[in-house]
Amino acid sequence: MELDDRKLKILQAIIKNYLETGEPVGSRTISKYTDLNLSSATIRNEMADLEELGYIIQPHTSAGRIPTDKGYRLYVDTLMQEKVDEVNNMRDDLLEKADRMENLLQQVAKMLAANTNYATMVTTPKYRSRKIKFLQLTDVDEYQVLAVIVLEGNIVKNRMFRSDVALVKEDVLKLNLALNTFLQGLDIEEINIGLVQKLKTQVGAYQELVSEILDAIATAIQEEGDIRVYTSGATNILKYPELSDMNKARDILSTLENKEELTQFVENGDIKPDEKRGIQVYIGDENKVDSMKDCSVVTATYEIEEGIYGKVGIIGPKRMDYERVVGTLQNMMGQLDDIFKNKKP
Amino acid sequence: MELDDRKLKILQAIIKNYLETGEPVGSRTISKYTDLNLSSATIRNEMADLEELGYIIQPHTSAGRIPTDKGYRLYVDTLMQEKVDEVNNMRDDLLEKADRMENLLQQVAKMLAANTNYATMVTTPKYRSRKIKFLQLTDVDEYQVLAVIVLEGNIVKNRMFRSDVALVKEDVLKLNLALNTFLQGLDIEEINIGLVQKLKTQVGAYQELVSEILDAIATAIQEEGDIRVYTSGATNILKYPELSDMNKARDILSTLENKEELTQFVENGDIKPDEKRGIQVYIGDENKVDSMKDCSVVTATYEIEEGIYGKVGIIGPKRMDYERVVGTLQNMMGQLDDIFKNKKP
DNA sequence: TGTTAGCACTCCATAATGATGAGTGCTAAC
DNA sequence: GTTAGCACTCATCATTATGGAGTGCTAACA
Repeated sequence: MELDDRKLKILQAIIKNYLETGEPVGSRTISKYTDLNLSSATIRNEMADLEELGYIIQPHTSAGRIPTDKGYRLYVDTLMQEKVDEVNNMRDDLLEKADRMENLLQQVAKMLAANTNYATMVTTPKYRSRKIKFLQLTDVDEYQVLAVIVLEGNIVKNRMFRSDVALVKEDVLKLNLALNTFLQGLDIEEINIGLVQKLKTQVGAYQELVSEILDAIATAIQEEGDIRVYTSGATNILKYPELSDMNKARDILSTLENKEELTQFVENGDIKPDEKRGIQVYIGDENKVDSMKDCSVVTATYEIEEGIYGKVGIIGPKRMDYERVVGTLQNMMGQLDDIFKNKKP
Repeated sequence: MELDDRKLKILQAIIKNYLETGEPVGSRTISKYTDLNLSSATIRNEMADLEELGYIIQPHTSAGRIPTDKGYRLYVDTLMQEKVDEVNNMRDDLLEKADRMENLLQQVAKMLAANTNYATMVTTPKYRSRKIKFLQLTDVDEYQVLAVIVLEGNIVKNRMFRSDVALVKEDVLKLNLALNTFLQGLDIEEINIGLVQKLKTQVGAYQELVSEILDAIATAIQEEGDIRVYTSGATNILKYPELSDMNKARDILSTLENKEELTQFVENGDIKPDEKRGIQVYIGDENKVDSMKDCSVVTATYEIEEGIYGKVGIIGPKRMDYERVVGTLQNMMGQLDDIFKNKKP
């Protein structure tokens, strides 16, 4: 049996209707609301075929049909027409509140959640290597010193340290110089014990302080390598009855709260930010995260600079409005491109 | 009618039982599980009295009784015996992960949620005034400059700026000096237009940059004045059937997600961190936040240094295990005291 | 006077029953 | 190939019965 044009049209109609209502859709509905001019009986025959082909399924005998994962897949791959997103200038709103990367991303999550009525996630970009650009020690008072660590890509970290011995201004300057000569341009792996020893011989009374600082640098770099995830609109999940079942809801919400599992969507090797801005759709069982098996997740990839990517994700029921979501995401990716190209924040 | 000793004992028994089961409790249960040696009939008479006094209520005729808000209130005020918290050394776990304030507080929220099975919130401390201790400009490359702003209390903020004109190293140093002489020790209100103009006359070509920096300082101080709220264990709410009703759950969870309303618990004037470490209990309608009218919230106050407070809160059903929660909170406040006194992080 | 046993009564929860209606598959006719 | 018609299935909803938990009241008892 083949998927002829008519079958496709019927399938499309079924899915579209189901996306709207969430109820199984029957033959009479299709017969009335399409321009095919076919009786419900004919539609029934076609629907039987579509069921045999695995695109739709009956939740029980004598109920209408609902799409299977395979049906949804066909739909997002070939059948749907993307909607152009009407919310087109989010950019200004975005910039207004977002003075820093962290806030920007949180804001992106929030706006997407508000616009789509689904749950959203945004990951921080994943860097490949983190080298030390420079660091700077400043004495804050007699016993405290502030270390500002600047990593390649202008990531800035700061730590406050307390010294057991009183600090001498000139010594801090010297220490600063020594640390910079030794560490500038180094990656974390390159800071080995030999180097540390060598450095320590040069710093006299401040050995303790130096180890603390080195530790801090290590964790700072480490920390920046970690991907953080911001979420928003988690409670939107409860708007969809098929997910509001106590157990499902709890699972999904706690995944969103704990975030660790969400990074799985980033780790997916197949980033291709070229075509369609790297938008990918994971339907039901296609999700690797267990709690999401009843959801669909749409992810998009944003690029901060050459080779440095982060992901944006929308999490909703399988019957989510794919067209709108994809449109909104494409739009948002455009806005982000603008922002990062102009490097305003 | 008076609340005699026997009535108190019965009330206590009713509440205790209800805290455990969440089911209305009947006269026979009390008759069996207390050492009062009274028949169910006698208990019934007493219960009728207690109902008349407003401490308990019947959800419907011929059901057992459940405590009213007034009943709970009496219970937490006089009847309960605090449990000593068995989880007594959280301190080490806490320090391990918490290299910075932000992480520490997040971690506190997490641990409390794990220990209590309720939702938790932790607010950042509220400072009264924020003065500039010093700031430091560093040229990162030809067009970019990093400003590190250190506020009183060693709050460190950093911003990156881009200049339109190429930067000269000596100019940056001069700028640094000028900014510091003008701004050191100033509060945000003290940075007025007159001062800004005066400053601008001194900086030659960098007027643009200076306004940007001043803006950044203003928002940085502002930002630090804002109270942020960390939450954890929001999904624990769904473990309690009386809160799992779709609408209630959505309301509570979105309050937890959006956080704004939660700061109301901080704004409460009556902070008295002395007795009992400032633990306060808000039962049902005593909560100002609408979505929490079916919950109880227990808050505690931690003190970072003289006069600088933050709050920790536990949010659960009205039948929460008050004894345990209060115990756990007291313990946690102790741990935090330790940490802040020793100023490790 | 306080306590208790006994009994009628109330009301929730649960299961069983039946009616309704949406939707199907199949067959026969167009 | 398409359609009308019909018997059939099954979820949903309202209705009804049944059991049990718990009460309030009364009368008897210590």
